[in-house]
Amino acid sequence: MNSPVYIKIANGIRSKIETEELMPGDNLPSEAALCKEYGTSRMTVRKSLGILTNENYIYSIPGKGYFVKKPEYNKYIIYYDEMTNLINNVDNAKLLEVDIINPSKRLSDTLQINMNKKIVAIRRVFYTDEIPVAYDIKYILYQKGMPIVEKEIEQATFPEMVSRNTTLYGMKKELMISAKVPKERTKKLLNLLEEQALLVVEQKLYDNNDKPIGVGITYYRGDYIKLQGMSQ
Amino acid sequence: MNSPVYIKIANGIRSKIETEELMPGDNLPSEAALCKEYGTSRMTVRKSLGILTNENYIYSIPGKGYFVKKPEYNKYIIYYDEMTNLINNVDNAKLLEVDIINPSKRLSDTLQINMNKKIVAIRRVFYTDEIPVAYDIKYILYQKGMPIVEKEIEQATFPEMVSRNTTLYGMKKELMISAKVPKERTKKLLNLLEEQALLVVEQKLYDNNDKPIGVGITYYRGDYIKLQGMSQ
DNA sequence: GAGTGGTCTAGACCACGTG
DNA sequence: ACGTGGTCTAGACCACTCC
Repeated sequence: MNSPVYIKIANGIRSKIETEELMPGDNLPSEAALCKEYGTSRMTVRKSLGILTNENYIYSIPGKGYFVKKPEYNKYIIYYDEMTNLINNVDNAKLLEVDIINPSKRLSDTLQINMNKKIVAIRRVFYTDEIPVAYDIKYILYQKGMPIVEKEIEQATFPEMVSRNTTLYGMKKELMISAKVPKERTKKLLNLLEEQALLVVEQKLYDNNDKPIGVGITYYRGDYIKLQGMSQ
Repeated sequence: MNSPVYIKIANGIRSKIETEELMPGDNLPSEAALCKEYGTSRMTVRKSLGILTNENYIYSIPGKGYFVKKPEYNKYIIYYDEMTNLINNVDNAKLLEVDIINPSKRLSDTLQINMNKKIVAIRRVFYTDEIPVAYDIKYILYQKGMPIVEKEIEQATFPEMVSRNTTLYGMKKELMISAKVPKERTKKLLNLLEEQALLVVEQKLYDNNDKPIGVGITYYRGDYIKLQGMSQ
């Protein structure tokens, strides 16, 4: 092991937490004590503690010390975009229509706008091996400079659609995942003959001032799409 | 603004990236240059750059410099446990049975074990306002000291079930989310009369050596449960 | 060899929490 | 008053990249 000192210190403390030698709520030795214990300087010890803080193992209270956190065992990361999925990637998209509409009451509430503002509605169908696997609708606040060029919209993900007007850095987003039985209209669009369940993914985008930019709903054939999440 | 210097530097660089004054792939000024620009020491500048690195705005290549990253606009955080959900929390759970079984071929493959190893199978039904809303199965590698006490299992989440034998810190987990039409057996268990879609959540747990500990599947009534993710 | 980031030291002053 | 963590300085040596 010729890893840096701060890695060794972090590993040492981490394994004490994992083996429950240190329990949640326990007070860690102070920075000064750790400096003595490991025979190193304060900045090095602080680097180690910073790592464990980022990894959610510990937290600090100024004036009091460092404490062991309870593990966060419910947290998952999920990488989602409309086209990329676990079982079958979408390999083609067809634009049904692009409309400029007046929002319904429900939509104007969701987007926190007046009902006389204009909304761009984009409807698409996604295909895998020429089989229609998803029906997709986006409602985006109309802004000048919006790309309403078909070619640009057809194959774009939701964040990409708004990237002309909003930076994608630090953009706030929400996902809602549910399951539904398709309505007749959706059944026809997706050529569904038998009974089928839909995986429904709703997306909501906000700009850096927390103002809603748009909402989208994608209805996936349940037998074609899985979403995947993982820890870390 | 009396925030620390390193916060000011981080904000300065961050907003240059957000306004596209600095574009993905661009080289940032060197640490030494930033020290001069902000009239501060190297450790302070490095603290700022460390923050932006953690926030995924930039990355560094030793010997070359810091560079602006492309934004990660597909990443979401989802907090999931079987009982806590967006629309209706599960307020009760009923244990159907706890079995010690021999795994099927498929299950032994998933858990990477011999078929003669023993598996604990736990079947539960979850309720909201006394309505059955989910059917839940867990398959856990049998280990000595496993809690097979009903009271302990009935209301526990999956990670909690295995916490006797494995630390919850840094435990690796996977989620798979899909939608299915219920089989007759599930329909009966959940008292489903009409056509209904199920939201299916599969969980897989690994110990700190990446060895599978167990798998679980939860079948939720689609009209009762939504999962929520956010960009954090 | 000059410039870059990565690691590390030995100090300093401050705000905060506990006696 | 003392111990705690939070911020900051002015150096140092190293490994790496590029010329």
